[in-house]
Formats: sequence, structure tokens, C-alpha cells
Amino acid sequence: MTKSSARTGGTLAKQVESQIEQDIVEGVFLPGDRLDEEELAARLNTSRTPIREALRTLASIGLVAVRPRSGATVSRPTMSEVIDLFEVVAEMEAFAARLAATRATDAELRTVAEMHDACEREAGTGDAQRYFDANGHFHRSIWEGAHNPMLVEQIRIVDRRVSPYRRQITFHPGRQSSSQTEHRQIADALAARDAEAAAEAMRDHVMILSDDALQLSRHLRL
Amino acid sequence: MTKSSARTGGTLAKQVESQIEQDIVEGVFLPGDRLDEEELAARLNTSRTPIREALRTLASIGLVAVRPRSGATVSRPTMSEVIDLFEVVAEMEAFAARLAATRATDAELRTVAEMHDACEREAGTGDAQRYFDANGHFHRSIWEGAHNPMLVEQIRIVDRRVSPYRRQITFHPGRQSSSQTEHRQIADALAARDAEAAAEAMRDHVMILSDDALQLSRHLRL
DNA sequence: GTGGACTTTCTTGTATACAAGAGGTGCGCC
DNA sequence: GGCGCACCTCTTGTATACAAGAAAGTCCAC
Repeated sequence: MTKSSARTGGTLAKQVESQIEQDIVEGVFLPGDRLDEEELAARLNTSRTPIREALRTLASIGLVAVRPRSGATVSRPTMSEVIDLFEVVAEMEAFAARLAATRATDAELRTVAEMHDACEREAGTGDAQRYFDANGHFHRSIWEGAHNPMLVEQIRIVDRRVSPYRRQITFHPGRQSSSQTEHRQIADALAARDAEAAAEAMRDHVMILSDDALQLSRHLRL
Repeated sequence: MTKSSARTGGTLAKQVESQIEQDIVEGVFLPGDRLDEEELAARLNTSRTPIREALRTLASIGLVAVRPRSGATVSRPTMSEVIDLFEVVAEMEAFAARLAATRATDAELRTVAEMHDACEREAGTGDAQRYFDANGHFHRSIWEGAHNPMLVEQIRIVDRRVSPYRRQITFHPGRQSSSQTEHRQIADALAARDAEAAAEAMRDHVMILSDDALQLSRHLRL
């Protein structure tokens, strides 16, 4: 395991899993890419065993597709499936926002506000990667405010699957500013502890993202 | 693989996975039970390799808990986690009901009605296992009506995790009749294609189930 | 030249061998 | 007699060897 950002803890299989997952979510591996076991084993300095366990695990959360005796690929959902996934994310995040509006501590709401400010700062710089990360932190701070770890776990699973598509749209110029308007509505509703408004704003935000991502995908023939 | 209801298709690992999953969901293995790799391998007539892959996969969807170098157990969520899981199921199923109210075909709604009738028939017989199954079919018919396979996939994941607790309450006398009242509200709202009422009724239904299951669990010192 | 079947190769699926940590047991010491 | 330490065993984690199916390339026939 000489690779760059390899986690050093736990079992090899877990490290491998984290590494591959990161590579998928961050767009190093693209949807449809073949994931050859021996190649990965060589690259990560291990045998096929931990690789296989990692691939199976990633398959079960939908990040990887394995066809028996035909190998694994980064899963490439159909456009219809991406639409469905965004719809699920939208609803779950809306639910998280609704819960956060009533359950989050004042300190947690302050954190949400801070994350929102951080987004605003990054939106100006034009550094898409940093904005993408700040955006992630904003959303996650809301999830945490929902005080439901199981919900967070489920959102993470679905969110990772649409991550490549979210990323794509974030890097599209012009999207950041409109995204910020929507973020503000969410942040304001949460600050006012208006559960329905927060849920509605969050759902709209994710659905708009979805529409844009799909339009872009269609345009790019992805 | 001489075991009774072993699926015969696909790879060994997949068959093993199905078998263990079934045993967990159906209550053959109880939360907290140790899952010894060699023991399972012997019982299912295979080597440890497919067993390990199956356990890892089941761990990633939360049915099994693996502590590094300490083995796997059927995951036993804390009471707080069970509450959270039920909350997630309630929201997702409510969403499914909302979608089904507008998207389901007339034929699909008829199927929902039929499943409801089947529940009513089974409710009288006192055969808890059959009622449990009929209840499952009723819910799944609604999921299908939502026309969102990704949502169904996610619901299944969470639903399986609370399955032992749902089962417990279903087998409790008296619960079936009140459950039927709630089912009727859901079915009626769907028949009327009233999205909000359907969502609300479904959410209430699952939350009542949750409360009862927890009260029972607490009572039984589970 | 093209279609199809065969063969060959390459990858995955499974079994087994080996390494290494966790947990229990027994002994000695206090 | 109780506590602690060391050892030993047993299970898991990893590597490798072997089996078997899938895919691609080739050769032959038409």
C-alpha cells in the first residue's frame, strides 16, 4: 500500500475499499470504467483477496456493478436511474432539513450558517473544487442537525451514487451563484426553525440540481 | 450447498448471501448471534471465501456487524438506532405512497387493493406468519406503484434492518386488527389518488408500528 | 470476403495454505 | 485466595494455487 492518500487504519480490505470509493466519488474512475482485480491488486500492493472484498462491498451500495464471471465496472446508472436517485436524495435531504429545523441545537444551526458563509466565500473565487467541498460541508452540517445517524448513513449511500453527476454540474460556470440563492433560502428557513420551508427549499434545491445535471449530461452525451 | 432453500443460480457467494440474509430476516439468526466463518462454511458446504464475501456484503447494508479480527455477528442496533431506522422507513414509505398516488397505473392500484383484501383475509385466521407475508406484499405493491426502482432498493435495505422488530410486533395478538384499520386508510387514499393523505397515512402507520415494536421490545428486555 | 465455430487465453470464482492478532486459560506471584 | 502476566489456542486476515467460464482471436468453410 504505497499509494498516496491510503488510510493506514484497520484491515487492508477496508483501506482498499476507501481508496477505490474515493477514486470513484472524486471522478478518478469514471462510470463504466473496468475495475480489473489484478490491476488494482498490483496498483495497491496487495493480493486479489482484499480487492475482491472491497469490490463486493462497493457493489452492494451501488457504486460498482459486478457481472458474474465478467468482472466489475464503476456502475453507470441509466439516465432514468439517475433521475430516480436524485429524487430519492431530494426527499431524504428534505426530510433531514425538516428534522434539523426542530431538532438541531443552536450551536448546530450556527455551524450550518458558517458552512453557508464558507460556500459564499468560495463561490466568488472560481475554484470549483473548493466550492464543491464547501457545498458538501454545508449539506452534511444539515444532516447532522437532524440527529438521526441512520438517516445520515442512508443519505450518504445514495448521495455517493449521484456524486459524479453533482460534481459535473458544480463545475459548470454560473451554477454556483444560483445554487447560493437556494442555499440561502434553506439556511434562512433553518435559522427561523421553519421545518416545512426548510424541507421545501431543500427538495427544490436538489431537484434543480438534478434537472441541471441531466440537461448537462444529455448535452455532453454522457 | 445441501441446505434446504438454497438459491441455485449465480455464484456460490451470492447463494450464501441470500441464505444468510434470509436466515437473518426470518429470525433464524437473531440480532447479536455470532456468525462463525468456518461453521457457516461447513453448514453450507463451501470454503470460507464465499462466506467472507457474503458477510462483507451483508455488513455493508447493515444486516451484519464485523469487528476487525473479532468476527461477524448479526447486527444488533441499539434502541435509539431502531427508532431512527423506523423513522427513515416511515418517511421513505410515505414518499413511496405519495408517488404511487399519482404515478401508479389503475392496474397497480387494483393490485394494492387486492393485497389489502388478502391482508384482511389473513388477519382473521390467526396465522401470524401468513399475515406477516401478506402485509409485506401489501407494502411492496405500493412501492412498485411509485415507479422508482432506486427508491424501492433503498426502502428494502432499511426495511430489512427493522424486519426482526416488525416481525415481533406482527406476531403480537391484537396488533393485526389495528394495523388493518391503518391499511384501509392508506388503501382508500391511494384509490382516491390523494397523495398527501396517502403519505400521511403511511407515515402514521409505520410510526405506530415503530412505537408498538419498541414498547414490546422494552417489555421483553430485548 | 464474410460468417461461424473452435480454440486459446485471460479473468474471475473457489479452495487452501499461511500469518497474525484477539481472547481465553493456567500458572506464578503478591 | 485474588490479581496479573505469559502462553497457547482459535479465529480472522491475506496470499496463492487451482478450476472454470467468458471473450476474443483464428481458422476453415462457403
